[in-house]
Amino acid sequence: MLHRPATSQDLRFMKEKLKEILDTTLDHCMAGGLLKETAVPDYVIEVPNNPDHGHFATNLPMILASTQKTAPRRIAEVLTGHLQDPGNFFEKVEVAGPGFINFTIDRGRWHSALADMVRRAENFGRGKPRPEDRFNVEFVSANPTGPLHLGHGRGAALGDTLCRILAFRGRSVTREFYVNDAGLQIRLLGESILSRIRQMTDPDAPFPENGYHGDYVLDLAREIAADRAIEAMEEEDAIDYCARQGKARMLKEIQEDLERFGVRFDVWYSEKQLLDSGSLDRALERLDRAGLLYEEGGALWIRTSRFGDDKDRVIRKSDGRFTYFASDIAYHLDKRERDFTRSVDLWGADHHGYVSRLRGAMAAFDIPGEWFSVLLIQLVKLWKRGNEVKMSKRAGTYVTLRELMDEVGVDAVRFVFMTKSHDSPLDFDVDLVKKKDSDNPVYYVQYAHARICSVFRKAREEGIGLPRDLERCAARLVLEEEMAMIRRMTEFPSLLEDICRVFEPHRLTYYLTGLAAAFHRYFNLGTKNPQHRIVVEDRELAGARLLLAAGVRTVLANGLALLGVSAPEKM
RNA sequence: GCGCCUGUAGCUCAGCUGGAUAGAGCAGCGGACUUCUAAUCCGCAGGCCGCAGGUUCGAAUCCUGCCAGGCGCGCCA
Repeated sequence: MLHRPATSQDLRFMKEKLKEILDTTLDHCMAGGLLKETAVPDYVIEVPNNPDHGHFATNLPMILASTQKTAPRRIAEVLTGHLQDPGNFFEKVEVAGPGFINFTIDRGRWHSALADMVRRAENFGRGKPRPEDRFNVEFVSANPTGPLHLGHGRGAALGDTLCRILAFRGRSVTREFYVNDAGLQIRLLGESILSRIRQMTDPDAPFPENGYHGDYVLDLAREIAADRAIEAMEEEDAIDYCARQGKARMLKEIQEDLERFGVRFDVWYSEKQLLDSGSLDRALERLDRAGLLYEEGGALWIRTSRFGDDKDRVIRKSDGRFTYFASDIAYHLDKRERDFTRSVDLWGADHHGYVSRLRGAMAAFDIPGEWFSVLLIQLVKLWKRGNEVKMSKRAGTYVTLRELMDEVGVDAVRFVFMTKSHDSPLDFDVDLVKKKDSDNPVYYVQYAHARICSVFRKAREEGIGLPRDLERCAARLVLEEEMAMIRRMTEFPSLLEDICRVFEPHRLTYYLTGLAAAFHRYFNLGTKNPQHRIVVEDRELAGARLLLAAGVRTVLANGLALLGVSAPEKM
């Protein structure tokens, strides 16, 4: 019977195994008087950049040097001379450089790692369920007063991919969109629409100051006027009606766009409902009881400066209206009460001034700082025909997400948004991304996937497929290029786990590009030397290489799925 | 003035908890398709990692100070 390991044979497994051996060896050496009895410090096991340095390297001897009062290389020699490795985990162990130990793992371990990931298929990389980790991720949250633009697209791509990865790694995830449907902006939208309706019959009808100028307002005006005789209504009723209609229609459009973009929210959280539910009142009551509110100049203030904010903030203006900050406090308190263990907000970088005040408010409720994270997304700069296009609703140089999806396609847009760290400004060159040629980075990864599918079609024609005993079959893989690819693939699960920790989903894009590059290189070996082709005459070897290709295809497909990008079988 | 972010190849950017010769794409130059998809690959060229100190066996990475750019500092939303 084939032993089926309970844990995935991935990079983490290898590192843990290595750490176990090192710790045991260290104990052994100390007990035997070969090394002084000292505390075991934190040391690093890493994958070296240079392949000459083996599969793993540790700095343990250098870390030990000061307490042992011995030269690192000497310590390294003691450790390597007494390695506790009954299972023959290693193929080669070397002392190198200033005192590193480089480990080369037995090839068979990597072979079974490959077999393991192919068996896991679409579940390779998936984490154990951890329902105790409940994430609320709030993103996009665009005002329903206009269509989604490029910047929203970046937030949507980033937030959704982060959620996909968190969920894949076992966390419970709630995707949330906060709908600002209570403020003055909605009323202003209503006034803008009403004005446009009036202008249909009276071109001189006034347009509100700071109103919404976009063409979409005209469209809304036409639609709304077609349904109902707005002109016959009282002024206030008309504004109110236009506002409600406009908001509902815009929200519907936003939802459709996001759906098409591959983003589906679990909760559409209405600010209006939040206020109607009395959440704000309850929050204020709690703050008041804690002595954190005071009145000054007719306004109500909160003492956020006690909690690291620069100054206290107004929560209710002297005209009696609450500030946005007030509902933000109530909203985040509500998230906390809904019992999420982590809250992650994605905001545009232009809102970063609000982080410290909201953090201050959260602290006032004794909410630990780690509970609440804000990812600031830097702005998207738009380039067209070599010139920067300043985005402005007024000037009409406003590229919507919908236009972009029409022109470029969802795959390319999502991929490009994921090519930069969220805190790096993104230059989005429409002409470049529109190009359906090799300049477009998304095709590089997709092409690798399609190419592998093509190889499998070819193999099937030759009557070759994956053999039953994957482990034995894998043993035929010996080329350095093949082994390097397997090692790289085992990094996939821990990469995803790192992304969950630091919220940097762009790393996945780079990883996939690197893996695709390794495969393209490998594939091209076969154009020079037929011996190195995947579908070779030696059917056993062909089977082994198909297994490798299957592994690559699995990782690419799983990775692309997490990016919300399709993995085509033909291109 | 204060705060946050950024400064790495001509351009756009990666660089994981500090590690052993700093990477990719694009642009430039030169090569590889009668055989598994050339939307690919190979080679060449290109870098005081903004500057100066500090911590460390070891710094693009951590700390401090400066310089440059972006953004934010309302009883706006």
